[in-house]
Amino acid sequence: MPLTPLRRVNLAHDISAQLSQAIVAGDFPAGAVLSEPMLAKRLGVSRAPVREALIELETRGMVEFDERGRSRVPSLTHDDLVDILGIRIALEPRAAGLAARRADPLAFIDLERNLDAMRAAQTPTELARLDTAFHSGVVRASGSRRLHLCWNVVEHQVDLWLAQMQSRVDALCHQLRDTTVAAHAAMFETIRSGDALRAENLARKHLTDWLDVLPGAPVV
Amino acid sequence: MPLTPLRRVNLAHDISAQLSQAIVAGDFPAGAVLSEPMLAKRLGVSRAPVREALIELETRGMVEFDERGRSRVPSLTHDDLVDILGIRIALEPRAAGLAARRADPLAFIDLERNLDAMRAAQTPTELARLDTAFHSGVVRASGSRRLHLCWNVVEHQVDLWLAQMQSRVDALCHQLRDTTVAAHAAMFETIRSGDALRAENLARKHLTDWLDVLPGAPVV
DNA sequence: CTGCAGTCGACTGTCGACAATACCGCGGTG
DNA sequence: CACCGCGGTATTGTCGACAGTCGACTGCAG
Repeated sequence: MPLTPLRRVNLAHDISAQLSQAIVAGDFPAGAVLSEPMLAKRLGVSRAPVREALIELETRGMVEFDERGRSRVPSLTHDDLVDILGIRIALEPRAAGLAARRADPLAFIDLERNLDAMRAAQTPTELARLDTAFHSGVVRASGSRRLHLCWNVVEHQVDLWLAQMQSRVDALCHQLRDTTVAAHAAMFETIRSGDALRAENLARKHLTDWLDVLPGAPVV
Repeated sequence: MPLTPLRRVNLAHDISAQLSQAIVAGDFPAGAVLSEPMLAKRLGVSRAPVREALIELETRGMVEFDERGRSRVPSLTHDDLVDILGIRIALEPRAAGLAARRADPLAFIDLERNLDAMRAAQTPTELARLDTAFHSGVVRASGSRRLHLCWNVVEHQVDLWLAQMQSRVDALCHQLRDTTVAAHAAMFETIRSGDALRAENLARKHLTDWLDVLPGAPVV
């Protein structure tokens, strides 16, 4: 056991994670104002760490500051979703390719475990969570710290979108469950085999497929 | 005059910008510890806004927090540079393509002005700044808020790298000045013409060219 | 009833203070 | 001479408080 010795506590970090979860859980719907005193009171802390958490979430695009400094949950439109997918299509193939080249066995464990969990998952929420987690795992497996910084932005946006479009996403997830699992499994195998080019293409295809499935307008 | 009245002040924002400039200017070399009391004292403010600025810079990868919470200027290696370029190659073609599709005249003004400034620029520092600014302008012209969030990460990393490799970059910039201006001009014209595919390819090529020029190891 | 001034409350931005903690150097001891 | 314990110092994380500002509500005049 590596005895990972005890990160000094940082409330802001915990708050950021918790707030992010709360938003995704629908606790704060799109457009909701996140006032610092309110959050501080609910969380039983002072305003300082709350402020810091909000700033962090803002750089991830999960809250927005208006001109007066109040933070709100942004409301996403269909265009926003297309925007997000466009960025994913730019970033994730790169991540998959890097992951294939790097071939870190430790990351493989995570990904494989995720696949198993996904095959066993029941609820759409669980499926959506695992889907994001898989893509997150691929980015982590790429070993690029900066790619991960960018991914943080995207991941939070995806979470936000999932939260705001829940009903539609639920239906889609259910419907696409097997397809998604198959696509992920293929990506995983390809990454493990070290075929970077194919991994890139699979990742790209997996994402562009979503464009077709999505309700609404033409994309890109 | 539209009478754009008056953003409520936010010291943290100013500090973030100023600190970022100071790091780029070499005021805080790689590995330097940025202690909050020291910064607060120098800036004549309290620690609170300094903390907030540091958090913002951390999410942009311009400072790192160690396990004890101290923030330092990260030191970049050749691998880091390759990593950054890889992300740029993923993101910027997308940005150029979007910019071509969107064709926002306002952004064109910025880009054209930048080109003129670059043709007139003298010092390598000026050239480097304008180069980053041009790419920044392309991302802004894409109109994608999230692409811009990701780009913020990259931009700060590029600035950091420029600061840390100054001597080599100076030589390169001088040497590549005409090539760069030509490449930018071509990109600009293509974006303005609305040819998205060609704009993407030009952006990709402009960046991959750097890979060949860079001193050191093979890339990708 | 409508419009306006004044007031109240809430919120943000900033500050100084305090506890906790880790580092550094010093002196004592085997 | 080497090693260990110890205090001083510096720094972080967190808190409560205050000023400035904005929006909403109320009450009054027309």
